[in-house]
Amino acid sequence: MAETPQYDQSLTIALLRARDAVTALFREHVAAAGLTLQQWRVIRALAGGHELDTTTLSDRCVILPPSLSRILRFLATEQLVENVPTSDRRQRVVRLTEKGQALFDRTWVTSQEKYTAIEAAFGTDDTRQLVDTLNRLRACLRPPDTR
Amino acid sequence: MAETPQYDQSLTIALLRARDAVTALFREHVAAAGLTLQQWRVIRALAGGHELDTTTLSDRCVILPPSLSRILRFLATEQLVENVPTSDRRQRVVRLTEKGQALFDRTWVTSQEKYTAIEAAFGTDDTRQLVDTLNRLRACLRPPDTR
DNA sequence: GTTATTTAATTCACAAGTTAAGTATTTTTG
DNA sequence: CAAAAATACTTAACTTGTGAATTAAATAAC
Repeated sequence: MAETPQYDQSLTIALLRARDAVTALFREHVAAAGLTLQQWRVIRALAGGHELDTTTLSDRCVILPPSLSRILRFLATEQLVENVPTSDRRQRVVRLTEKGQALFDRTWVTSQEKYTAIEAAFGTDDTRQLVDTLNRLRACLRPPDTR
Repeated sequence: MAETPQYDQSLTIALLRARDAVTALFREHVAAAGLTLQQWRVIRALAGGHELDTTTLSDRCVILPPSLSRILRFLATEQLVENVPTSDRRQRVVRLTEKGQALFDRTWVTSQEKYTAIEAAFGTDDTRQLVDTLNRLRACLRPPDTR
């Protein structure tokens, strides 16, 4: 009868908990703007006039295509995003509407303040280094599917 | 019209991506055992004869109570876990059945091999240090609700 | 040029995340 | 001891995560 050692030392659990802890700081504020965190990530990626196709958005926001489809449907009904005509009609390219950009502008300030607060609490250098470490970990695990 | 700088340097995104990269390595293997990653975390927490109440399980597995309720319902119908009688009848305490422990024993070996492979690729010390850093980050962000 | 193949996105079905509300049991209070 | 408050879960409703199947359009192959 095997047993699980060192459950709290597990990398997967540590990643889960850290992510929960960080997102918790933004959730309430973003909800006050009427958005979920995922919807906010999409708005954020499009801010500043960026016009992006679904594939790019999916990658940048770390949201799988099926979820993104639903999120874009919602954001479109709220008139926060709109489609951009494309030559390749398989593609869907979207951008923020004026209303969407205005919502971003209103929300971004506080969001940035909260991010700055994290850096202050954890240390600017430590934060940057942690991001680098996380990206390096990801690069390490990539080989099998990148080929 | 504000724009979002350094999107790929965002801590939240880095945490998301890293978690995705790590869990991807386990997902297929766990699915082969007929489980989702969340169901596996519950099995794992109970392995070795541990009898745990819902609150403790929720905390250890980083699964919110409503999700855990559904997961336990599924695991119970599969006869992988069973309830343990308690004095406080509000509490629900569960344990693995023999079938559940057998499934764990079968699955754990390969799971551990994959974890070892990560440590080998990323470095044992780096892995341990990353886990420590993540836990430290979490501790930093705790104050507001711990009081 | 018409038929395959590939590509881009969406839809479907089910599991899990999230918040709020509900239920049952225990503890506290008067 | 009875009413109120607190505790431990569960249910409900909605959004997102996930893998497989589907649709539509562009490219490749014949």
